Amino acid sequence: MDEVSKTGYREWESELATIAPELLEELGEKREPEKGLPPLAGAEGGVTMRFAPNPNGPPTLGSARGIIVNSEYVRRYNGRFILRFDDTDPKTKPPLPDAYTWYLEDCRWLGAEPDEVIIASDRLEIYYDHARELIEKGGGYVCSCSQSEFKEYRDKGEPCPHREESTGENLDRWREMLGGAVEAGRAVLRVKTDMGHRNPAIRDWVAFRIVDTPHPRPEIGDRYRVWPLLDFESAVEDHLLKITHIIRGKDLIDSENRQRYIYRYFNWEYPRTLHWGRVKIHEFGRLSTSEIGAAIRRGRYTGWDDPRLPTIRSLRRRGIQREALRRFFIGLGVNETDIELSMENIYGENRKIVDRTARRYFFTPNPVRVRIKDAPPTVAKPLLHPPETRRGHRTIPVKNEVMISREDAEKLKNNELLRLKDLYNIRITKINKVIEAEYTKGEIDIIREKKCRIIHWAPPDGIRVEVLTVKGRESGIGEPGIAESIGRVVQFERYGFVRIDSMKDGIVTAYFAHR
RNA sequence: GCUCCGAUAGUGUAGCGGCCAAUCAUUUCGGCCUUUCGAGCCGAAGACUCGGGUUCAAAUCCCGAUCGGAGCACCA
Repeated sequence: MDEVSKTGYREWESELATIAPELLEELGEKREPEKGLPPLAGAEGGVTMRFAPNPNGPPTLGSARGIIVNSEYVRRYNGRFILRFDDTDPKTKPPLPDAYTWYLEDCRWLGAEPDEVIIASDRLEIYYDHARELIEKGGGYVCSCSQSEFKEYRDKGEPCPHREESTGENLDRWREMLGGAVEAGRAVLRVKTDMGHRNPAIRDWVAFRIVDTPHPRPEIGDRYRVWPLLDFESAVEDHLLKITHIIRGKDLIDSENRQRYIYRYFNWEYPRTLHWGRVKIHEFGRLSTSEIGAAIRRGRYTGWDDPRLPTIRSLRRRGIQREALRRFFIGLGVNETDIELSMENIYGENRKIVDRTARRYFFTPNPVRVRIKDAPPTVAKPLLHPPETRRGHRTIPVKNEVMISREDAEKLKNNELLRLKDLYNIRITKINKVIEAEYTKGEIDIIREKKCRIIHWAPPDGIRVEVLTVKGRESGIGEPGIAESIGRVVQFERYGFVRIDSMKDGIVTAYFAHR
């Protein structure tokens, strides 16, 4: 062995060839790179996963990651996907009744139809039963310390007086809590963990508290006033639903340590867990659902599908395809690093998908009129989809005036020769409020030769179009055919991809997707 | 402060002791093609946070530093 160590890799290799050729073969094997998500450890016995949001707003880009990655694993291993609403806080993060439906809609739209939908607020009795059982096992106690009192005990790592009470006493006090005799804030049910745990976050955490605020779901309302906290509810549900793998934000890592105490008391097996870091998107920053909700109420946004918001419904309205989101998030994988990324990545995926089918149209934002001398009346026939000529063309009748975008108009020079795309060549004769030009004979070859510009245009009697973008609203004139593409994602040539949303009073509204 | 994590091109991501003078995508820049500043094709640019150690061999293992993040709630 000493002899081998002194020599280099090459020698080492040839030496190996003489003593153990079968090992050398192993050395030469190429490792296959994994496409998409890495395999899930422990998936052999079947996979059940859940996505567990608090429905206090519609799903956002962040939720999409959870929905897509969880459901993708389930799909790959032929398992079960559960959508579970963790809606057990009627007070500080009150659920929004509409959001339950929104989650279901958006899951479906993303191609993640849940096999089962669970609503925690329907299952309080189950949690109460488990709480009682926990107390009976000596794993829980009713604590009437105030928050600050308990904080002192926790910081010192010492038990509070209630910790030592008998099981019978605790059961009585638990029944009192449930019975409504105790004021909100005067008692909680704690899980007995370890007051000396090195991580204070783990020490005797709260499992249930009393909340007087009614639950926003009308069918629940004020039926209950003792509510479990996430760690208790989630711990019990994950077991009951036979969840095998959990993927969640790394902010919940300590949660797992807390929940493991419950699993220990009940002798359950904890699911495998994976965590991901925080995602920050340049274009949107960090917006919490509750902040967005408040901004909508203030009128800062038009609603949850405002194109400036990172909600799934907004992206959908803008024409972002589910497949773009799926590819994107599957490519991101599951990683504990916090990431900061740009929407460009998603737009790039979307562009590839949408370009294959999007019809092309002319749209001139902030239009400026161009009067063309000696222009013969004609009909322009640009292709509907240039890569596929057999899809036919649009027809745009033109007299002797067109509109061009202000951006193009500002770049014009006197006497400039240019081409109106798919129409004819013109020469600029006068730049004014109305631009004057003259019709010039000659085809595209002249333009190419002289490297002149080709710009798009719209007929003055075209259709009025309002485009809603992330930055604001832009209005202009588009070719009439746009009205035939309502609901479709199209490309406004030299402008970008938009989804034609609707038409009202002869005005088309489009949502801007990306360039 | 205490308890945990993490660090690969501008942005993401693969790799997890010899196939790595490091993958793929996006980005940026050239060129071709095209009656779009779109798409496509070709080419180029660009990274293992730093310092020690272990080893014949380190992006990969260990220790430390730096930077970043999460938790320490009767929120999820």
